[in-house]
Amino acid sequence: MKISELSDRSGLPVQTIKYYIREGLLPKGAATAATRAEYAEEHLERLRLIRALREVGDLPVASVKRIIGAVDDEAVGLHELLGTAAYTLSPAVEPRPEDPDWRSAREDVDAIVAELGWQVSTDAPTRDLLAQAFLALRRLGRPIVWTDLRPYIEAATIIAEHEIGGIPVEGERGQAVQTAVATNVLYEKVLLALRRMAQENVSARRFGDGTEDR
Amino acid sequence: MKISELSDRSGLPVQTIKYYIREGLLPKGAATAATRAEYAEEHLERLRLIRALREVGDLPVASVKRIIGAVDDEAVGLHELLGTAAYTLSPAVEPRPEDPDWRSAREDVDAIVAELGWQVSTDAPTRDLLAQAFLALRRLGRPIVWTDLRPYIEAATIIAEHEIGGIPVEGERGQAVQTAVATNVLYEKVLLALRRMAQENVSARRFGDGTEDR
DNA sequence: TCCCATTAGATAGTGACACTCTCCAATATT
DNA sequence: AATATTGGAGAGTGTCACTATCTAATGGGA
Repeated sequence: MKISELSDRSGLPVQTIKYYIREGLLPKGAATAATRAEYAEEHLERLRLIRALREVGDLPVASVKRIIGAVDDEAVGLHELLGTAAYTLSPAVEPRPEDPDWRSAREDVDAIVAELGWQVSTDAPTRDLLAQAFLALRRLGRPIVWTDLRPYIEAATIIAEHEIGGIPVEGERGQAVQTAVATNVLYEKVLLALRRMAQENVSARRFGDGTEDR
Repeated sequence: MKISELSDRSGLPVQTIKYYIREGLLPKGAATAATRAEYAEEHLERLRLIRALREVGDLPVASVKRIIGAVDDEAVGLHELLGTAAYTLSPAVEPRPEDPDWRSAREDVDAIVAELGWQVSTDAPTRDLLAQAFLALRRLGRPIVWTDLRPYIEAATIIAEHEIGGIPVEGERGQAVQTAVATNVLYEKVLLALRRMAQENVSARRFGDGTEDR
């Protein structure tokens, strides 16, 4: 199909498609002449993935590029792919080992991971992410305690078991891998939306007078 | 304290503090002369809140302002405050009722909420947020089903019960309200980090060979 | 008391980001 | 042959969150 057709079918401006090609998010079409190229169904599929990650996942273009690179790399297995995604998805938190407060928060994280017996890489950015949240909570006078943390750990475990368990071990790479990453990102948003809804629900029952519709 | 002292203690440049004052995130200091103002401990506290929401919560300045406005408004009760926060936190998703796919996704959301019997406002932005994710999943050929959704609902319920249950009903406003919102935002990040860690853990156990450290 | 650092307040500038626009030459279509 | 479309490249745009500069007015130490 022509680029204008790709544009129509994807709902994206031609300019944006060209931009994605320039940035390496989307492969070029097969050139049929100096000023003509043919786009396939895969291009449309890829655009859908890009838009899902951009609009719903709110990922920067650079992150989308990294993830797509891992998806396209046939040598990358599912486990590594999920790792790449997790690493890429974590907003870069630069650790500051010189700050004693930071170190303390990071040590709390490490202690918790050890306590749980979780197999999480020592240099996983998620550890820093968690440490950053711990540090902020402490600064606000709300240091974390086990009691507060337990429900989150429980919830995270429930979800992760289901998510990883749902990934087919056998079968071909490709479509499966592509959606594995996308669903990972998308279901994160599902979880957040559901948490907020559940909060509103519980809050309405506890504090509301039952009549308000906001 | 002087602004330079506030800057030192908060770790923020004087220019940034001035910027926050201009934007209405931080009240001015008490003017003692045309070119002098006195800042109190509250200013420092407020800066900590702003930084927590900005750096950890990754909220735009405008959102921080809205939340702070609700926190400062004595007339706003806890339930409404949480509502304001939830509304403000949801990235604006503009619904497109003319798009049949969108309508279908939104109807799925409404059906699920009704099925669960949750008290969630009809025009809550979380509904649109969820619909957006559903739509993207469908487009990627992965329409949501109850089986997939249940663990997330379960997890969201566990967390919300704990979170709302932990809010003191009695007691004075003020500090309590301020941290209620902050912890809501911060624990969202805690949850996300824990989910990723749990994923890495389960993935490592399932796919890893046990020797790898990444 | 004199002088230099500091401050409030306002305006302008910066760098990152994700597009979006404009052009040109080379086709394709009619 | 006339008109529209395309690939490719570079420049421009708007938003955001600061950051820099400037001016006039103190403040506080020598």
